[in-house]
Amino acid sequence: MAYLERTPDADVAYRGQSLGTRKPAEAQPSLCSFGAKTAQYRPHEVVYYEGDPADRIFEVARGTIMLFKLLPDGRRQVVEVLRAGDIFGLPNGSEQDCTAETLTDAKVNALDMHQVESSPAIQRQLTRCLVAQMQSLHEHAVLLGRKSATERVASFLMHLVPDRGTNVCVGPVDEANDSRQVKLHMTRQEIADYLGLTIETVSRVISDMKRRGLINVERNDEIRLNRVCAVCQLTGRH
Amino acid sequence: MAYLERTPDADVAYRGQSLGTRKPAEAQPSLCSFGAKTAQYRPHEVVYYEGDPADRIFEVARGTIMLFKLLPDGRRQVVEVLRAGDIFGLPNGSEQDCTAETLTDAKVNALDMHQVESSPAIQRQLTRCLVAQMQSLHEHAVLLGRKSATERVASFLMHLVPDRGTNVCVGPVDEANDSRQVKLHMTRQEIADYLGLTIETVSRVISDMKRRGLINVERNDEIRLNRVCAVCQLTGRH
DNA sequence: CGGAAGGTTGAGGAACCTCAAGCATGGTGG
DNA sequence: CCACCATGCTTGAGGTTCCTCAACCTTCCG
Repeated sequence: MAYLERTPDADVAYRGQSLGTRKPAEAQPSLCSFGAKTAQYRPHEVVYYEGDPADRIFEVARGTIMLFKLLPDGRRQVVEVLRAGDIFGLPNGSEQDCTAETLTDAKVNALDMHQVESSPAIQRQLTRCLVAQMQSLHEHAVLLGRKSATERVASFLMHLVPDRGTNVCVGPVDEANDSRQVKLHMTRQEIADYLGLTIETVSRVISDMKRRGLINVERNDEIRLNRVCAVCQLTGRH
Repeated sequence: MAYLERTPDADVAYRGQSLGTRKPAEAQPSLCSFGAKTAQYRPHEVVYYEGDPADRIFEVARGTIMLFKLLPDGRRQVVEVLRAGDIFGLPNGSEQDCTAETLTDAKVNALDMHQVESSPAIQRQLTRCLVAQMQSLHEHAVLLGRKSATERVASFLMHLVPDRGTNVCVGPVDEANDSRQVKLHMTRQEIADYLGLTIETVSRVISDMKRRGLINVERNDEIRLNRVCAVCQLTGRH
């Protein structure tokens, strides 16, 4: 389990690789400045389980964290993938509705709920975060409900490209070299559970994109998009 | 378009038929008490379109409203179905990410965003609503990503039964008569777009449940669950 | 070198979609 | 009052996509 420490610092400030439609946050105040406790985690550690008491809110200070839900027969759905600046573990007064697990090394700030309620500044920041994450969930619902396997994987990859995962297609930044490498931070199984597919389907789609020259698989969790714009064309938003 | 009026009243107070995992709200203050403007709508009127400027928040005072997103080729995903007490139209500073359309006659309270920011009381209520709706979205992601057609329709029906749509199965309220009628307020097409299916699949699943004696279709948008518990068994949560 | 973990590939099948036709209900006008 | 139409729903046949199961490959590490 992770250890707790009290620190005033924050790696949060800039959210460069935003997963979802969110804009990079402009120098938000971290929860740390409000007296949050900080905890460090290794990859694939559980921050809390579904059903645990929900009395604090958490903020990702560094690293990547996923929230998932399980069905009794073992089917899993990863419902959110969170990065620095994102909020999670929201109390509805009772229990956590998801399990939170780290994907990478991570640093997490935790704050008591009554502290949140008493500070309008935290409240405002919290609202901003929630609204942004809500929009990500909306877009993910479209992906899960209406997109093909190829479109899902393409959308997933595009969300890993800073400023290119949004609805608006900005076109290639540099006409000559529209290539870009991204780090997945997730296994094929985790990606499959995030995209509502099986591990085999994810693997097949990636192999297919590789065969078509759209991407190169540098390492298992590192992919080069040879022409970002071409991948963007496959997301279903065109 | 709907007409605007200024009223101090609220039908909001009690959220009996909660769609999603939310608990019925205990006598929440309505936005009306904070000077919100109220608008009335007929069924299938658009409150705002995706892309409209987002500078106010809305609260469902009465009726049912859906939020949906469209892909360029016309595929549609209904991402939320909202009932009295729910909040929508959340500004991330720029544009609406969904289209909001009424399913029934509806009354909507609208409040300027800067009013919200200046009132801690509204902020707290807003947070509560957002957290509850977020959990609904999480559960819906599981439905869209991991459930079969039958499980989706069964889950949808169960959410229309007050206090039986949650994760916890409370069992039959009355052993002898575990029957219950629900009003859908949605066409087959809207249900299909909500559940990530086609209209034909929704129709087939309903016909199948009818054939198995689980439900009776009293009218197109009114269904009797003959044994609520039996339908609950089909949701995938058992 | 051997094992473990993660990933890929293939064959076959199930679930859901597509396309097309037909049915039920409600409203309108002759 | 009934023919007519529009809308929404149902049903069937056939096809596609994705899943399941199984085998095999790759990388890493002791």
